[in-house]
Amino acid sequence: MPEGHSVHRIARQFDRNFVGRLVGASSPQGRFTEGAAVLDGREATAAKAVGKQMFLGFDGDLWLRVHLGLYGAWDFAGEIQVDPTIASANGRMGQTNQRGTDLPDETVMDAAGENSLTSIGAPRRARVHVRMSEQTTGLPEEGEQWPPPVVGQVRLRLLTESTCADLRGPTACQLQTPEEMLATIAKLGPDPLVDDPAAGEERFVAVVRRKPTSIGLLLMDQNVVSGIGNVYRAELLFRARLNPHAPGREVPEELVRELWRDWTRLLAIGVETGQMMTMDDLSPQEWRAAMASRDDRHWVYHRAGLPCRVCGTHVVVEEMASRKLYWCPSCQA
DNA sequence: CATCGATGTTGAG
DNA sequence: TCAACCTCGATGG
Repeated sequence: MPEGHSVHRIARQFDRNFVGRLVGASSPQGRFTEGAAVLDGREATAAKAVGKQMFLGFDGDLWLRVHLGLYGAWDFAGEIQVDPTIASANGRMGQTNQRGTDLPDETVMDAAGENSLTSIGAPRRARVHVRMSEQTTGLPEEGEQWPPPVVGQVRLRLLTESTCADLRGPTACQLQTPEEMLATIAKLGPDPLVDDPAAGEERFVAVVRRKPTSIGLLLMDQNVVSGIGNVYRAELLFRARLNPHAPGREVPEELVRELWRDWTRLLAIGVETGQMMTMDDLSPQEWRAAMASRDDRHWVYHRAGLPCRVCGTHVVVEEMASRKLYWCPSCQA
């Protein structure tokens, strides 16, 4: 589920559980054997997220660049300590989901196997998995294997004494020099969690306001703004009541600024909760009701043919640059 | 059990 | 503009 919020959460997990430790690296799948050999035995020194890209630093001025693409994923196992802000968010959100519904992208449980992260204090022994289908594996308890057995195609396994991270199906998994890493970042549009928000807003506004390209395409362009994907795009446009086909340079400046500020808002919520909460103005009761139905968690995303939650008009779906674009032709006229 | 589709990007043509 | 990349849950027979 990799839009920007997921990548920032993953970087936090690495920061907390790998940075400052010696890391063993391997490529069980065999498609990153050379790179893993270079990393093997080094100390992790930093974890950064910019948009949908994550950079993991190692001693010797070496960076691992990972882009999860459409279906990549990190699976964490072992004694994973959870970022307090994430833990508190999960505790507040609860774990009431069933199979097939959205979960926060990390499922967190304590050593007793219970969801008890309502406390915001000292980090506790916990386990983390990106996929809920693997909730049955867990801490290296007596009789359990360590390191965990490799399941399926694992491009890269990073292992400390007590933590394990498996990378599957990434679009990019590459070693970089510091210069290469900076060059990669330099090509990306602003990320509200990386760049100074005001400066990021100015960069975003300046670019959008001179492009003839549709705002629907600009929001998805990682060189214009970092981290927005197909879900956030549709939802941001709806929240702004903006026609996706409007050329960037014809969108009123104040509306462009509002788009950036709203992205800043949604990204922060997404990082905090692990969910793409785009109807954050709903009351708790409304939110629970919305969450109960798979197609009611967003304003328009994945709601083709269903009535708009605001005006009742049928939400339409169309192809834009070979991605599905959902919008309300009435609210976003 | 086979097929499809997905919160994405790259590069060939 | 579109296939390829490469993974897996959802869907249908």
